[in-house]
Amino acid sequence: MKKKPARRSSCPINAALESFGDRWSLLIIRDLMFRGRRTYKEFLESDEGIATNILASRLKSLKANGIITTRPDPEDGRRRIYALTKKGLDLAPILVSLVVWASRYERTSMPSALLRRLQDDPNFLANAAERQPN
Amino acid sequence: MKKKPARRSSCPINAALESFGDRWSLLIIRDLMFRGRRTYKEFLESDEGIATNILASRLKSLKANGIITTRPDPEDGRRRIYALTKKGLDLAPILVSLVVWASRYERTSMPSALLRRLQDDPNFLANAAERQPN
DNA sequence: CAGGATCCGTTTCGATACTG
DNA sequence: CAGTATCGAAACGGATCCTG
Repeated sequence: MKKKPARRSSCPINAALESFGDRWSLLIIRDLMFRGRRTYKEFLESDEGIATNILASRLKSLKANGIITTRPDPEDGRRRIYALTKKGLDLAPILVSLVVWASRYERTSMPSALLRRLQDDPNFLANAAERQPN
Repeated sequence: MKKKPARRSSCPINAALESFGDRWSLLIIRDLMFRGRRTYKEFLESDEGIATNILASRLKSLKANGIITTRPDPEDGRRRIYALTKKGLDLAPILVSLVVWASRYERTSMPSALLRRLQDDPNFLANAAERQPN
């Protein structure tokens, strides 16, 4: 009785859902990409209140999927620093699409000027996200 | 002991995740948007093999979130026809972003010529998706 | 103290049988 | 055909415990 592979579909959307198709992974990516958060503790402090075990499992999964990397903090050995890989940074257009859609249809607090920049200026994100290693 | 509403964050990504942030909703939207599927039965026939109860619950949720509509089939009273609303159709850029990302990093079967059209031709989708009511 | 593992009650998922 | 009921499996969420 194997795990039933069934999920193997060639649809690219499926491939993406396998990597971050749950409610927490995308929020972690957002924290890394837009909010400059980089450590376990900082992720825990996000408004949404992720549980410690869930956070650990998502970080592991994101790493296994090549979306983030991790390395020890040179200034504080017990701390680890998480960062987006190139593959992870390339998720930016998806995040932007999400934000643009949500801002059109849901009540959110994002100012429309910022939204326009996100849509119109392809370099805005690249500049906003400080350069990640790898 | 209330349910702890906690989830109320003003982050637009959260708003989007509330509407379709699970592994099935996006696939249903894909079926409606790109594959011309419109009935319960047709959704069930997708490769991924959604269970009937999950499909029903996701359709209900998508409707509650204003992403799809439903009406009886005029030609067959017991059948119902699902369609994307404007709000649902506006999710297209997100789907496209997902496809573009996945095709770059995951093995998928989507031909690159099609990908280029998806990226470069904003009207490609509008034409491909037959016009939905509402 | 930071990162993360373990335990455990609760919620959600998913496969199948069943109903209108 | 289009769902609902049932019930076991998996995931979640929170508290707590372990490790460096």
